[in-house]
Amino acid sequence: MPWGAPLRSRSRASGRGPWACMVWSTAMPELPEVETVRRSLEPHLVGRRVVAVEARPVRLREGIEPADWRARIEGTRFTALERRGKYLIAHGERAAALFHLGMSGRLVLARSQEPFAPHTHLVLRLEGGLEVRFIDPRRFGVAVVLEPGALAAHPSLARLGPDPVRGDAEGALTAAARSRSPIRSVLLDQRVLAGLGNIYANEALALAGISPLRRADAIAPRRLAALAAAVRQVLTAALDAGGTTLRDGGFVNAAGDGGYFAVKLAVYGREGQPCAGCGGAIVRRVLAGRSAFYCPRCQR
DNA sequence: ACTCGCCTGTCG
DNA sequence: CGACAGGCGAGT
Repeated sequence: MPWGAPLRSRSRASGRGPWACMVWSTAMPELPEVETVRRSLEPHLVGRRVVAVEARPVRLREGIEPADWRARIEGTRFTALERRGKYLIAHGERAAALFHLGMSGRLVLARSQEPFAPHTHLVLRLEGGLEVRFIDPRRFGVAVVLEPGALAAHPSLARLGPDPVRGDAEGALTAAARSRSPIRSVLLDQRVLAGLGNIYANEALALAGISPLRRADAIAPRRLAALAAAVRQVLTAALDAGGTTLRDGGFVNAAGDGGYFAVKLAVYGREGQPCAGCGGAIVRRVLAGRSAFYCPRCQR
């Protein structure tokens, strides 16, 4: 298959809409969204053998080598689906599949007769008629197959900090708070805590009443503890809601019966809107190339 | 500790 | 059309 050739559905794609029997997708996958995907896929993936692989040799952040996927994933049985930060690892008997959804990635469970969404780069057909599809329009994602022993040495995984929900968020933040960087940069550093993106970093700072611009080393230990608690709180709330939805349908299933609710965001994307605390306008400022949203009155 | 590059879809 | 969205690695 030539570079860039799209994967063709057995029946032609119908564009947008509820083309898959079960779809889990999100606009900006951070920890809660990735964990929701993990929980959704796990019962269908674990214990099942891959009977066929279709892979498109597309350039991702870490790309798809079709021959690799076929040689090492075809025929293997998945034994576990694990999340580390924003990464998903499908452990197999002989190989492991490592995924990162980047900005626009989705892992979708579909029946094999259903048409492919645009930008479908990888299809793992499972025993029982379902298949896992990796879709990533902007190709910031990762879909790579590794030897099980190579997981520990994978640079992106090896550097990940603790899980902010299950691990010691306060300890990690305290250790990282010697930095002179703005605190939001510390929160986004996956070596400090694994799983926060720009949305939840901003939301946690709003909840803790700390400005995203504040230097990390200028935050009192007590407020750092409050920030750690806020991080856990926003992530847990998002997990309970099934992840954040921004523009598109977010988490949708074909029946359209939802079951998921968009997380209410206090500051992210709300420039100019009134702060729930003081009524003042929420401000957007570009910090290290990314938007920071905050209330200048409530967040110091 | 910053900027850039990678990508495409959406919006003004 | 340009601006923007941003995770993350590389470069400076």
